[in-house]
Amino acid sequence: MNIFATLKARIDAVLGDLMAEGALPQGLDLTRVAAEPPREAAHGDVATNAAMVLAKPAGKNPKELAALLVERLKTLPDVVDASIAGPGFINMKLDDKIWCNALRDVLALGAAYGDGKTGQGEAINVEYVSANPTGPMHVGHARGAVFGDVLSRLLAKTGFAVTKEYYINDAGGQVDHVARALRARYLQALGKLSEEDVQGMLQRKEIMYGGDYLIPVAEALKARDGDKWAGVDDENVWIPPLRDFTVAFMMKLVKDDLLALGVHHDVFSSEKALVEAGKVDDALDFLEKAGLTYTGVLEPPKGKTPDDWEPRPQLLFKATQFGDEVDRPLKKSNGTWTYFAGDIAYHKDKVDRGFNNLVNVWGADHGGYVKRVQAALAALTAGKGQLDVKLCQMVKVLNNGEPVKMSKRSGNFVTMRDLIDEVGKDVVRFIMLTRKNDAPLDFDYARVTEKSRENPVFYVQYGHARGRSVFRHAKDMFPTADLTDPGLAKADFALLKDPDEIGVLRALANWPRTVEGAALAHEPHRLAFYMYDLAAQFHALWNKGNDAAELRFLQAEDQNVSLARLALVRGVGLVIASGLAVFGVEPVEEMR
RNA sequence: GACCCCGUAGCUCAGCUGGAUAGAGCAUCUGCCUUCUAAGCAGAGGGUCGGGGGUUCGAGUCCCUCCGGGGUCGCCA
Repeated sequence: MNIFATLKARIDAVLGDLMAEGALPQGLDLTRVAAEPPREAAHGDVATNAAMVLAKPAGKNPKELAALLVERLKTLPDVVDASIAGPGFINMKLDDKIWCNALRDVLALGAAYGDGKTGQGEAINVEYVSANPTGPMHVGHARGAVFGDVLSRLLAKTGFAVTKEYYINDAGGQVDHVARALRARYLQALGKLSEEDVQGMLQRKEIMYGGDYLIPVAEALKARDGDKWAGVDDENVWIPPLRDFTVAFMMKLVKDDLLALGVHHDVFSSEKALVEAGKVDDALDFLEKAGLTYTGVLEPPKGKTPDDWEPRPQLLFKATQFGDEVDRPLKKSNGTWTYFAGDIAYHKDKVDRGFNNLVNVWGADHGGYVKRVQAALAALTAGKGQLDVKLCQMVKVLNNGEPVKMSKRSGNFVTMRDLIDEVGKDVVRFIMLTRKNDAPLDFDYARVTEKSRENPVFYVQYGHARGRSVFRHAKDMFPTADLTDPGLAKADFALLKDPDEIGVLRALANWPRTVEGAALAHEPHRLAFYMYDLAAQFHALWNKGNDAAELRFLQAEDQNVSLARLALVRGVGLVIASGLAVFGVEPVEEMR
């Protein structure tokens, strides 16, 4: 199905023959042999580096080896010519019908075109968002949410058994802080504090959260419990119930936001539940038995030494044995577990549930945390567990180049809701993937809704809509023709002769490779660039028809050519639609 | 001070895990545009891939080093 993969297999077979015949030494490692599209179309359809890669181990010079190979490659099915170029590349020209086969696949498989089996059903766990249940989600969360969600769909498309997971940090100090802020809003709801009082507490840092979003939570608490907590002064008494109340409320908020973005998780794991089930103790026992914990004193942090720093003995994990810079604390000075201890337990839990392949999507501000978690995972699985941490850089929200002001609801950030309300879910999802996760992203309301080539969402959607439009016209022009996908598959594709038509076919043939590469590299943004390029090629073909009427898709006098071209148009539409499906974006039928 | 990310055309960014003459869009310049779908099209100029070393048939890509920008740095999550 994937031309490059089948060709690679055939080249390997040829090399195998040569080894068997004694023309090449036995047991050569063929993993580095590649069959890929040449960068320059003029070089042919497929290039292989076999001669250069194998020259040294085979004890021959590249040109000599290439000369040996090229004669064999010429005889491969679908190869019409092969030649040696540059330092030893072998370029192959394929029968144009091979590209037509790609189109046939597209029409037969629809959205499933590009699905792969590389994952072989391996279980993989993708953890993303995992926002603290302390308030509404902001733009940064939106990026991580879309990234994780789309990476998951991509991995599933490539044959992995994906579990999408959210880790709820409902056990640490942050949720206590929210509980305190909620109490202030609650007292305000009861008329015992004024807005000024609350703002004053915020300024004096007595409470840490000041957004308006806590007001309805406080109202709800009042509606349920009346003034039950007004006279209770002991924090130990009122914090737990208020905390649980807020966390439940906030998780509802979070889930609503995620739903609005079209993001879905299979599993929500609770830190608090892990602690209460004793899993933190279990995990730490495990490390202790392995001799990987000890009580020690850390060096003071370099750079900006805190004023109140003093050396204290703490329970530490020997992270340095697994590539981290320093050993990491498991217990705070007051004897309670650190966040890291909980996270170790959480990752052990994932491993115990059968995942050896893990992906975590975090904000870039957590970069300093990567090594220690990878170290912990290595310790827990004796090196068998793989954890890839994808750090998403900042999103800057702009309107016409001007920074967008923060919403009052949140307090101090642009919320995910603001984004969705402003430009819609589909635009948010697509734009978040137009940069690799490593790179900062500018999200400009004006730019992303503009109808121009500069705006990738528009340009790709426009390509899809144009294709649909051609079909609306085709129905009128050829009322009796069978324009279904199976019907179009019967068209005579040999009538697609224009180099740009062949170019589009080639691009369609490249889709499965692109999907697989993006999935294995954990880089969904590659699909955005592919879709943009495919749309650009399609638009260019369309525009050629403006100048040369005989190149228009629909030729009233020639139904056979029209049907072949309609098949091509349909193929482009299907591949764009299947790319958008991975992105969770609805293809547009018609531009308005 | 350490660690992580980034540095590619005037600007914003790709570059398919080491391949051939480094690519798009915007901006600039030159033509075209009463159209099956319109929000444009075709072409041109523009590069020491931050600097310097190294690895090899071959480096924007890998290693070392320096420069510049961002992030993080015990008892936050």
